[in-house]
Formats: sequence, structure tokens, C-alpha cells
Amino acid sequence: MKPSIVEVAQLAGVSTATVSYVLNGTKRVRPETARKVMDAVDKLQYQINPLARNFRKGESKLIGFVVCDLSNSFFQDIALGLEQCLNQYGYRPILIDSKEDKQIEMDNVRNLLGSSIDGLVIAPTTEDFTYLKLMLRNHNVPVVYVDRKTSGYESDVVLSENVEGGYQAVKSLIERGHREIAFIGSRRDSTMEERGEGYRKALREAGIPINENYIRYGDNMSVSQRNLLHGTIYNHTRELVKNYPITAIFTGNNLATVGAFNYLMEAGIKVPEHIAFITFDDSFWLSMTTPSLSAVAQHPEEMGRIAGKLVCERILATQRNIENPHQLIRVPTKLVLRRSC
Amino acid sequence: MKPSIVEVAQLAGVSTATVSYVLNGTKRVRPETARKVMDAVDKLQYQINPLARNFRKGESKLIGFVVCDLSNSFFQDIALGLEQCLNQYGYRPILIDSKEDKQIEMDNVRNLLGSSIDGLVIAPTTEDFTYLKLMLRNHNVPVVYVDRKTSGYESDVVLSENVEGGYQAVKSLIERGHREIAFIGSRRDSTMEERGEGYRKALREAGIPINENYIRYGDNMSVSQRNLLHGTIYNHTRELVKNYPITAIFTGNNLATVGAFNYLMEAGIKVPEHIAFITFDDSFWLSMTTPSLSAVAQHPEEMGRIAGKLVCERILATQRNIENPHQLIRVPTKLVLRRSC
DNA sequence: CTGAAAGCGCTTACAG
DNA sequence: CTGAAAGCGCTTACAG
Repeated sequence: MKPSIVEVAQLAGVSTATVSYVLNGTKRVRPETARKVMDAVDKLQYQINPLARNFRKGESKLIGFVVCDLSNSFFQDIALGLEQCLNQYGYRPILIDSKEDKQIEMDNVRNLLGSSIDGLVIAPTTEDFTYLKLMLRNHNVPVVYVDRKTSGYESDVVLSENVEGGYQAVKSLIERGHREIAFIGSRRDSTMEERGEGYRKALREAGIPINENYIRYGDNMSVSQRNLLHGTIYNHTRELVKNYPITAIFTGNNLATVGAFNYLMEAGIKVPEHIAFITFDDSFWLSMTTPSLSAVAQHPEEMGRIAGKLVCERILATQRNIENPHQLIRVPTKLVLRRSC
Repeated sequence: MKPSIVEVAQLAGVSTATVSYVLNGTKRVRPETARKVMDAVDKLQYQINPLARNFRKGESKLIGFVVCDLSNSFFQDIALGLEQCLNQYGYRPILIDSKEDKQIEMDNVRNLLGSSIDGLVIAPTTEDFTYLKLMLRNHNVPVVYVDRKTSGYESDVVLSENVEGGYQAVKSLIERGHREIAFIGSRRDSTMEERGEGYRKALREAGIPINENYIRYGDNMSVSQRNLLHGTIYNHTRELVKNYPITAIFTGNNLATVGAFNYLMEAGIKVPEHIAFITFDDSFWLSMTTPSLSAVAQHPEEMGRIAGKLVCERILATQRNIENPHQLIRVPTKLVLRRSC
């Protein structure tokens, strides 16, 4: 049987309070007493029972991370950064995939709240988070959103500089002389809209009329990337290339790139000679294609770290009853030019 | 203040025992009594305190997943399958990256054990797990290894059919007339050895002498995949191609592929005309290269699911004191031929 | 600097 | 079918 703090106290000839103080350093204890306690701890190989401590302190040191699409490397990288950051604060992430399904997301959040987490980081499926009001009614759990905007329940948010990133990408295409530029995004959400806004801004600034036919959105998300090879985006791209005189394509994220570039490859269209290409999201395999693909790099690990910092700081602030206004943090993007434009 | 089970009992006019029985369905209760309890629960919006319950039951419903390299999509996919499976058993994964560092792995395992997990899934960094004996001395925590063999602490293991997979890959190269075939693996570990063994087996069977110069291992793991573009494997490949009459390359995993194929691209070597190429690990981006790359597909999600099943079953078996001998499960691979050989 | 003791919110033998 | 009560292993005012 595992020894409890009582055994330690008996063996050391002190009270359980003293053992606790020594173990946690929560009160000054005479050196000799402390030594007696530590000896007993060693002798019994005592280890604190974390279940009891969590219960007593009313905390679990666990942060739920509910992700819209864990098969997407972008979100996996966010998870990586989050894990790293939480570690430093003494917290641990519980990872949950909601597969771009609002219902699964809600179930997961409810379930997670019912299993004692101290904080919640959400990469939202869709915008509406009114349901959190109800669910968090009886909980004191701070929330941080990452990657997409939300409504219905306000909290901290971490986003990329999507407008600016899209603007830079399209501007660089325009500078190369392109005027017939398509924007092909993944499923329509706040993030895609923002990148589209960057696209429009660059065109507007250059005095190029905006052709709404050149703007497309996919529907397929959280399907295996293998299935994106010939999905909606693939079809959009074919349709665009066949019916319009476009000379450049800007894709809204790594998922859209799979279908769009795959079409260009299969159709034998030379990039960048015939059609220039640039994408949002810099995945390492963009260096493995022919030609290598230019991209607006995001910093998902950094976003994860920031999200982690925000939850932890908010937990601390709540414990100490400190005012802590909600923050919206934008992480800058970076243009990475390769051979495709 | 959150209501406790006592408030519910008072409002319903029953004992806390009865409330507990109703809520958990652990004993038959008269329908009217049950209704009274449920009414009180609704009225107070009572939610069970999971911290208290965990403490009382001595379980956390948490499984630690300590992964050697979480930046590798292979392990991310294992995590995906694990999460899925655990869900069904009512468990949750805590995700930890040990970055191919034995020390970090040990620290994480110790730390995790000190924070109340019910089971442990480990994707090992290196083989030696003698340390687990010590750490698990006072814990009743089942362990499952995934992807690599271990020694020093026996438990369930989930592995790919590495020998057979390597054998199939190299056999298919031999069938295409290749005799000067190189094997370029990632860091040398049990898994790489097994794939190398498959390579040798195919050559032996075909009566082709084995040239040890054709067998190379990298050292670089858990570096960003971007850094693999020009790493050790890249250099090995260049050296091989420049100094030996090889006509085909078999890479040991997705990481090795990055450096090896990148060299071939940069050197302008035609694949498969000049050098045929096949790799272990089927990543989706193998369809995005020119030419698309053939691969021995593993099933990481399935491996994760199996690992999850094994821990959960072992937890159940332990609770019921059922004998449960350790298992070694091999997941079959599948040859996926594309344009590179 | 230290101890005696309450109490966190459950679950579960045990008795009726 | 139900209740009274012990007890899980800690932490922390409180008193000395």
C-alpha cells in the first residue's frame, strides 16, 4: 500500500501539517524538523497523492485544448507551442479533436468542463459561442480562442495578421505584373474572409477591378489531406483556369493549396510561367514541390505559446482577483518567396 | 457558490448516498425517489465535482502520451488515433513531447506519474526503459509502447511490420531490375534496423551481394522538417550518388525522405529515370512532388487506436485482477506505388 | 516554529 | 429501497 502523509508524520514524529509545510515549502520550518520529515519521506518512498491535493486545492493543473481540426499541421503546431508554454506554468494540455463539427466541439467542451480543467483553449469550428455562457455559468474556467474570431462569449483571442498577410501576398503578385489574380480559400470563416480582405485591398490599391468570379471558397475541411487532392478546391481551380484568363493564384491556406496545386500539376500547367502561385501557411513540403511554393508564413507554435500564456495568466489573475481585460493578439506573418511566383 | 451533493440531498429530502446512487446508477432506487433527486439536481443546476470523485475513486481517467517527436506527422497521427480510441473508453490523453531526448522523456514520465494518470502510452526515444521499474514501483499504472522496441521494462507494444514493409519495398525495386540499391535511414533505432533488415532480406533473396556502403543512417531527428532539407541525410545522399553506381534509393522514413529527395531535386537528378525512389511512411505530400513518390504506408492512426485499446483494457484487467499477458502487436504495412519507381 | 483538527465533496460498505 | 456515517489524503486557518 502507498504510504500517506499520516505515515510520514508518524515516522518523523511530527504532525501532518508540518509534513505538508515541508513538502510544499508553504511555511518556515526548523531545519532539523525538516530533515526528520525528509528522512521519513525517503524511507517510506512517500509521494504526494496528486488526486487528494487537486481535490483539496480545487484545481487540476489541466488545460483543455479543443481543436477544430487536429489533422491539420497548422493546428498540430499550435498544440506543440501550447504544450511547451503550459509546461513552464506547470500545466498540462488535454487534447481534443472536434473535427470541424460544432456539435462535437460543444460535447467536448461540456465533457471537459465536467472533468475538472482549469482553463480552456479553443480553436473554434464556427463563430458562435453563445453556448459557452450557459456551460460556464457554474465554472470558473478562463477561455482563450485561437485562429478564428468568435461571437457570443467574449474572451482572449490569438489570430494571425490575416489581412496584412493576404495583402502582402497579392501585392507581390501585382508587382510581378499580374492583374488577373484568383483567390481560392478553404471553408469560409472569419479567417478566410480576412485573407480575402487582404486580397481585395491589394487589388483596390493597384486600381485593379475586383472580379467576384475570381474569389472561391471550398467546403472541405477536416478531411484527410489525401482527399483534398481531388476535392472541391481542385474543381474550383480547374473551372477558374479553363474559363478565365487568370495568370496567378493565391490560396487561402495549406488545405486549399493541396487541391489547387494538384490540379495545376495534373493539368500540366507550368508554374510560374503560365500561372504564378502563392499560398497562406508555410508548410515544410512547399519546398519539396516543383517548383517550390511561395507562401505567407504564419507562426502557429508562437500562437500556441501565446494562447498558453494567456490562459495561465488569466487563471492567476482570477485567483488573485486581479482585473484582466480581454486581449486580442495578432501575430505577424512573413512573406517567404520561392520559385512559384 | 457551486452546490454540493449535500445541498441536493437536502432539497430532495434524501441522503447523499441516494443522490450518488441516482446520479451514478450504482444501485436501484425507487422511481419517485429518483425523480425527486433529479428535480433537485435541475433546480440547483448541480454538477458533480470531478475532483472529488476522482479523489474518492482513486482514478483520473487520464492517459499520459509521451511522444519522442511530436513534430513528426507520423506521431501526430498516432496521437489522433489514440485520442479517438480513449474517448470511447471515457479516458483523455495528456500530450507530452520529449523531443527525442531521453532526459526529457524521463522527466515527463516522472512528472506525469506525479500528477495522477491512470495509464501511460510511450513512443520511446531510445530503447532502455530500466528507469520505469523504479518510477512505477509505487504506481499501478499500465504502460504501452508504440513504434519502437524497448528493453528493461516489459509491457505491451505496438509496432509496424517493419521487416516485411522494407522487404516489399526493396523487392519491388529489384523486380524493376535494380541491383545497386541504397538504404538511407533516419537515426538508428530498432525500427530503422528492422527496415534495414527487410532491405537485406530482399537483396539476399535475389542473390544480390550486400554492400555496407549502401546503408546509411542519419542522426537528425526532432529537428524541424525544414532543417532536414540540407541535413545529414542530404549529405549522405550526395555522397552515395557521387561515389557509387546506385540506381535506386529506399529511405527508412518520412524524415529521411526530405533530405534524400531534396538532394536529388537540387542536383537535377531525374527520378525514376536516373534513380528510382521509394520510402517508408506515406505522407500526403508524397503526391505533391514531381514525380509523386512511392511509399510503404504505415497506419499510424490505427497504431494509436490499438495502443489506446491496450492501455484501457489493461486498466480494466488490473481493476478486476484479471491475468493479462503482455502483447506485441504488429500492424501490417501497404505498398503504395506512384511515379518514383 | 509546531500541532490538533476541520473540512474539501464525494462513494460505499454496513445496517436496517 | 434508503440512510447514517466513515473515510479517501491532503491543506490550512487557528491556537499556542
